[in-house]
Amino acid sequence: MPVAEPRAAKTRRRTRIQAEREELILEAALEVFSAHGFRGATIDQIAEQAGMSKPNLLYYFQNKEVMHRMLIDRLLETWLEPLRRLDAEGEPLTEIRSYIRRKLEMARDYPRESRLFANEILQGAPRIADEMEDLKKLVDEKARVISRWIERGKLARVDPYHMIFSIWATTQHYADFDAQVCKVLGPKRSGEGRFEDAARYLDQLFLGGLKP
Amino acid sequence: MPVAEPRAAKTRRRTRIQAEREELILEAALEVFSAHGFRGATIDQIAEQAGMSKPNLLYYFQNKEVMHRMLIDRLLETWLEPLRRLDAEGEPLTEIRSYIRRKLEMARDYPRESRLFANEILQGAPRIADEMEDLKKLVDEKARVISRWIERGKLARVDPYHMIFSIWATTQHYADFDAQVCKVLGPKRSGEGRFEDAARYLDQLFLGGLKP
DNA sequence: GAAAAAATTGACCGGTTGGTAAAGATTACA
DNA sequence: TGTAATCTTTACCAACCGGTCAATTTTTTC
Repeated sequence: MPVAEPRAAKTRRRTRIQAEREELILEAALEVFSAHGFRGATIDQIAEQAGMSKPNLLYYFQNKEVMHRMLIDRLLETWLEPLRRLDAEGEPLTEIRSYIRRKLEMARDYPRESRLFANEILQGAPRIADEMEDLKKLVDEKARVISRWIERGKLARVDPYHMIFSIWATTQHYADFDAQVCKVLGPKRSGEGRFEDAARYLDQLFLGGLKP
Repeated sequence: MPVAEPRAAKTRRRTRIQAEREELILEAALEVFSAHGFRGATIDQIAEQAGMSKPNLLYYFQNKEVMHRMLIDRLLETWLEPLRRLDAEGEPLTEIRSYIRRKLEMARDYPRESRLFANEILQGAPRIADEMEDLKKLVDEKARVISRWIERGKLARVDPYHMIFSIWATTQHYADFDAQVCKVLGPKRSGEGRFEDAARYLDQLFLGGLKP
């Protein structure tokens, strides 16, 4: 009888080792995928990063795509959280300011996740059509919130969609283009302080540009 | 006697066919590299896109890296032109506005070039250390120009480096994250009009955020 | 129009890559 | 403690990929 894939088993519950190893593998996969893209990453690399053999890794994940898909799904969950928290009842400029802060913190704390996502979008988002659907719904909803703020004169008359794009672009830039940012800032300024400088600048830019 | 590589020939001048074919290949290579990244692109794919056999392609370019390098070098030349044109003697807000416009036009007209570059930076810019050096010099120079504008009270007191990053991020976003932008805007708004909407929004954001 | 040079092709090669088969080692549980 | 389930490894394979070779066809040149 062939060895049963653990995740194919129906009701059999996950063992301790399964949970540990899967976590270990996903961590390694994130490291490799975010650095080389889906196509550029090899299973061997991921296995080595995880400290196990390739067949052993494939015992936990049927193939490369399953790993990648699982990472993207996880990522989007936490990635969109800051936008979900944008509160229609809050003070508009404060809400936007908090949103920018949170996004920038995520770029600082989870750059690999940001790059994983960027890699995927850059190549036309071929593997994540479904997830993009949810993303669109969320953005549509929050765009309406922003429109209402504008109607009430709490915000400059800007296009809510492009406003959201500009927040994504400016904050994720510090994760996705980190190599360029550090190179241009030079060794002296490319310590962790760059995120505080960025936060200060983005505050100025957006508060100045968006106030009614 | 082995067939001589045309570009290895010292004084022999390029034939008509050489010029045509090399152009054809670089165009195909841009298409494929920008869509799949360096590692994800295969010579076979590029050859097919260019409508020739793989050995034929390799008759013009020694290997994959040479093609890639040539594309990157060309790209950076035109890519940095808008920043070079930022004129210290001009009216600061007008200069910055023109810079944003030009960058946005480039994102619209040369999205593949933008994605090629983004792919490279995203993976840590391993193949373009030299080019990054030139980039840094140019940015340093222009950052000084911006600082002088600020000293003269022509611009809000912002960090010039982060200001440049934010312009790069917001404009290139429309090329690099095009798949996401179009998905979120939906079919109705994702025609070419999105660039005009973006230009309008970015004008508001930056003029509002940067005026003294 | 013939010889030389340039361009093109099919066949091929060694290394890599995603993934499998099957047997052995370890762990959980009765 | 025995044994069944789980986990791990070695050996392997077929497809792919970057690149070469040698022979053929096309173009240029005299």
